[in-house]
Amino acid sequence: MIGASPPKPRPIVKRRKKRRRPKAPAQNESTRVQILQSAAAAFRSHGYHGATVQRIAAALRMEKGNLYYYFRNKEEILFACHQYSLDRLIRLLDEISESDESPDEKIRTLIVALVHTIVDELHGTTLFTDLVALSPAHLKTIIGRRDCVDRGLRRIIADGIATGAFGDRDAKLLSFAILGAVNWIPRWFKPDGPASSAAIADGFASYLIAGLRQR
Amino acid sequence: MIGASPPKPRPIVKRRKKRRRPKAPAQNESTRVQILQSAAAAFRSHGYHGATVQRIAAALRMEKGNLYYYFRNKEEILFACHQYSLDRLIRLLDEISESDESPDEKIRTLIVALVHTIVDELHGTTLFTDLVALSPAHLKTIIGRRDCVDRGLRRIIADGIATGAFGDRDAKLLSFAILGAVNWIPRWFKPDGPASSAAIADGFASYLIAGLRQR
DNA sequence: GGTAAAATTGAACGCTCGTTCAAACATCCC
DNA sequence: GGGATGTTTGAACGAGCGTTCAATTTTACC
Repeated sequence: MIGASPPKPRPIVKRRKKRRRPKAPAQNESTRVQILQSAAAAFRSHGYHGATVQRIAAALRMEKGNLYYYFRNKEEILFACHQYSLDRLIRLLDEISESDESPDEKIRTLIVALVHTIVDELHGTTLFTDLVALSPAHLKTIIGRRDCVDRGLRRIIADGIATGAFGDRDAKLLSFAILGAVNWIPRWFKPDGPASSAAIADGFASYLIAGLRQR
Repeated sequence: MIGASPPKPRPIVKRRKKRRRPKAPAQNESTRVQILQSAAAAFRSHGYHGATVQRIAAALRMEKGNLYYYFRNKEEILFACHQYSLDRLIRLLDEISESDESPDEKIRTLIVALVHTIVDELHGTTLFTDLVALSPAHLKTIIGRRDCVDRGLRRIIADGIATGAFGDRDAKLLSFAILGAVNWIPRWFKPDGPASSAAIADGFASYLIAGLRQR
C-alpha cells in the first residue's frame, strides 16, 4: 500500500516446471485491445467513475466478470488506455524529431498525426479522463510520459523560434495552445458529421502553424 | 419526467398570505454560490461521478445533508454550475457583439475575457465535466446555450473573413480550435505556477489571432 | 477423442455514495 | 422572550457498482 511494491522474498523451494506468472498469461491480445477501446469510449463519454465495468463489458457482449481475467481492476484498464495512446504518441514524436524536415513541416506532420490518432484511434483515447483516478504509482508514470510529449512539441517550436522560422514567443504557452485545440476535438467531433478527420487535420494544421510564423 | 414542466392547474382557493414556493425560498444567495464554486472545483478535478457531495460540503465545512437545503440533488448543482458560467459567457459575448470594434479587436477582447473567466472564476467552471451527467431536459438547455456561444464566436470570425481581415477558412473549425485551446487551460494551469492569468490571456490572444490574419 | 489450459459466466458480497428526514440550532421581528 | 422562519446536523436507508470466485464452456494440442 505504500509506494512501490517491495521485492518479495524468494519462495524457498517449490519451483516446478514453468513459473506461473502472477497475472497475465498469454491471453488473447486482441481481446485486451478491444477492452481498451470499449473502455476508452466509455471513459470519454461518461468519465472514469461514470463508466461502469458492466457497460464496458456489455459493449463487447461480455459479462463484466470476464474483464477481470484480462485486467486486475478498473484502474488498471485506465492505466493501460493511457499507456496505449502514449506509446503511439511518443513513437510518433521520436520519428518526427529524428527526421530532417524543417520545424514548420515537423509541426504539420505532428498535428496531422495527432488529429488522426485522436479521432480515428481509441476514440480520442483517454487523454481526457481525470488523471486523478490513477493510483499514485501509475499517475507518476503517466505524468512523466505526458511531460515527455509536451517537451517534444515544445522543442520543435523552440527550434523554429531559434532558426527564425517562427516569431519569438513563449514556446511552452504555444505548445499548450496547440495541444488544447487538438485534445478538445473529441468534445465536438461527430463521426457521422460533415467534417472528415482528414479535413480537420488539415484545417487545424494550417491555422495553428500560421499563428507560429513570424509576421 | 417528459420534456418541460406542463402548466400547473391553478389551485382552486386556498391562497393565504404568501404562496409557499415549492423549493428555493429566499435562501442565502452567497451560500449557493459558494457551493457552486466548491462543486465546480471538485467536478473539475474528479469528474462529476468522482466528486462526492461529501467532499463538496466538507470543503465548505458543512455536512453533506445541508446541500440538499439549497439544491434538489447533485445533478442540479452541476446544472447550476453550467448555467452560472454560461450566463457570464453569453453576457460577455453580447457586449462584444454590439460593440463597434473591428473583428480583430473583438476576438482579442473575447479571448482575454474567456481566459480570465476560466482561470479566475469558477476554477475553469464546469465547461469540462461530462455533459452526459445532466438530465435530458437540462442537457437540452445547456447544449442550446453552448451552441449560442459557439455561434457567437463563429459569427465574429465570419465577419472578419467577409471583410478580408482574416484569411478565407472554415469559421466553424477555427472557432473549435480557439475554444479548445482556451478550454484546455484548466488541465495544465497551476494557480501557484509561473504564468499569471494575464500573461496567458495575452499570449493566447496574440497567437490565436495571428493565425486568423490573412497572409 | 480426450485432456489440460484458456476463456467465460453468473451469482454473491461488501462498500461507498446519493438522498431523506426528523430533530436541533440560529436568527430576526413584534 | 417567544414564536416563526431560516439553517444545519447526524443518523439511517437503499441502490449501484467494483470485485471475487467456483463452476462451466470453449479452445488447442497430442
